[in-house]
Amino acid sequence: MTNKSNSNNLTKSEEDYLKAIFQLLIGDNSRKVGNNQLAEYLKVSPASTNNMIKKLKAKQYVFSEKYGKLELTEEGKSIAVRLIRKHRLWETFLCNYLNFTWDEVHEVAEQLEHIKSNKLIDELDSFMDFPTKDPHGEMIPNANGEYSLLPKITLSSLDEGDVCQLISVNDGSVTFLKYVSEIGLALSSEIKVLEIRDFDKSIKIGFNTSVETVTRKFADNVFVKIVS
Amino acid sequence: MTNKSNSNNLTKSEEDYLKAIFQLLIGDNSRKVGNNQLAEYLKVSPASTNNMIKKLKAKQYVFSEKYGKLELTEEGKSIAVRLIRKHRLWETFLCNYLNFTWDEVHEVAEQLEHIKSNKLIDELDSFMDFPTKDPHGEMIPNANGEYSLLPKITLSSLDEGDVCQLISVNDGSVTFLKYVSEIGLALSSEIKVLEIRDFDKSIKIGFNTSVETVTRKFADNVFVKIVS
DNA sequence: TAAAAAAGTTAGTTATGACTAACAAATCTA
DNA sequence: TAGATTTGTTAGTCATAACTAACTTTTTTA
Repeated sequence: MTNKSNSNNLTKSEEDYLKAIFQLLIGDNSRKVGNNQLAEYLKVSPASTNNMIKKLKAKQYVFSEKYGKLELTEEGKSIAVRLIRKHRLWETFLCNYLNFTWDEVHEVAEQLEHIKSNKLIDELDSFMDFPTKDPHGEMIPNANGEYSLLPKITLSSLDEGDVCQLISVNDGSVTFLKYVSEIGLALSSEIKVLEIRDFDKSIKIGFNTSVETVTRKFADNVFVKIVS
Repeated sequence: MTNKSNSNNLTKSEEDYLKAIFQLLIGDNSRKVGNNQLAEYLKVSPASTNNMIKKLKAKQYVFSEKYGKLELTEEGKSIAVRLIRKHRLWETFLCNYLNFTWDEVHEVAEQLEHIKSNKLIDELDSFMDFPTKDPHGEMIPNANGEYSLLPKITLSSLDEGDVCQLISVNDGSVTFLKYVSEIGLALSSEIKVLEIRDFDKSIKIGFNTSVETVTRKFADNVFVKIVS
């Protein structure tokens, strides 16, 4: 392995940008990931992202043509994956050992993922016996940065009558996560699509002993595996 | 309790300065704690500390007269104590659960102490069953910021023939901590002062089955309780 | 007690990473 | 395809927190 000794001399901001670009790239492989999209995702101005992109290009973590789509170099990807690994391991620790609920972990993990210590994260991984999924059902990359991406099927893409199992949820919004818990959905829940209403695309679903109607927006943030 | 809702809108730097002032104040109650001393402790220029002191005065965490000694307000002290609590709880976690040695924990804890989440630190405290001493033997303030300071007696202040027990060590230097472990000293070790050499003030000590000669500087960083 | 040394302060500079305003290029759409 | 809209870029500003250099006040000591 010609693995560069992970310099890791990045600022918190540089790390945040690399992770954001990575998330946007895996989230939407088809469309171009551009400067304004990144700015909106990070809730900063396009001028700020443009500036940072320049810096990350100079450091060879990012490349793109002028006015073109953003891409990560191997080193850039590697840094992003390590951040995601740290984020998800911390989330797992908070949920499984420190009584956090799945809607509480994100904000704290955003801070913890920037702690610089390889030993810390690898020992934490070992302490928890090498978990492979975080509390939201997302995969956790291993110490070598390897990970497997299941294709993401949203609940909203199913047809009436389909039966599926809840695999993971988008962890971006606290109120969404609270809502998911409140109605009684959890990882592995078996969900049947009872009806899709043409009028507003809302979806009536059945699970356990409950029946709920959820919006299209809700269903876009729930990822499932089709059972039948 | 008219406890101000702990705003906690401090930057990492502001927190570092408050903690440093607190450490200098409890470390040396007698002498004045001044601007240059703080600068040296934090390894920044006196101009930098002077600047930051101004900001902390404006925020009412610090007070001092021009050219006078630095002091902390109650709120300033409270912030410093909470930082020390976080630092020491993390150190304890790293040592007791993640296989860190006592010379490895400081650097990582310096980062972890700035994570902002009351729930995180209180749950961590509870998870470890409310430890009262960190791996170096230092007290850990409780969730209300209460703590007890034992008078710090250094090994170097003892006389020939005295017997003492190792209570805590200064955690500032990695090489010092490694050295302490290497010669076989640990918390609670019973140490007998066998001889103090006039020439260079070096001290011959006996503990367990070992006899070692240590320098005055070494003995200044070892804190003990006198047994006889 | 007067000169030297130490300690503290001020002014001005730098880098990071935000911002707004103005402008340029690319893409959509009528 | 031309104009409108969206997207991307540039220039210039601000706050934070570091710095050096120069200067002032206080303390030490000869």
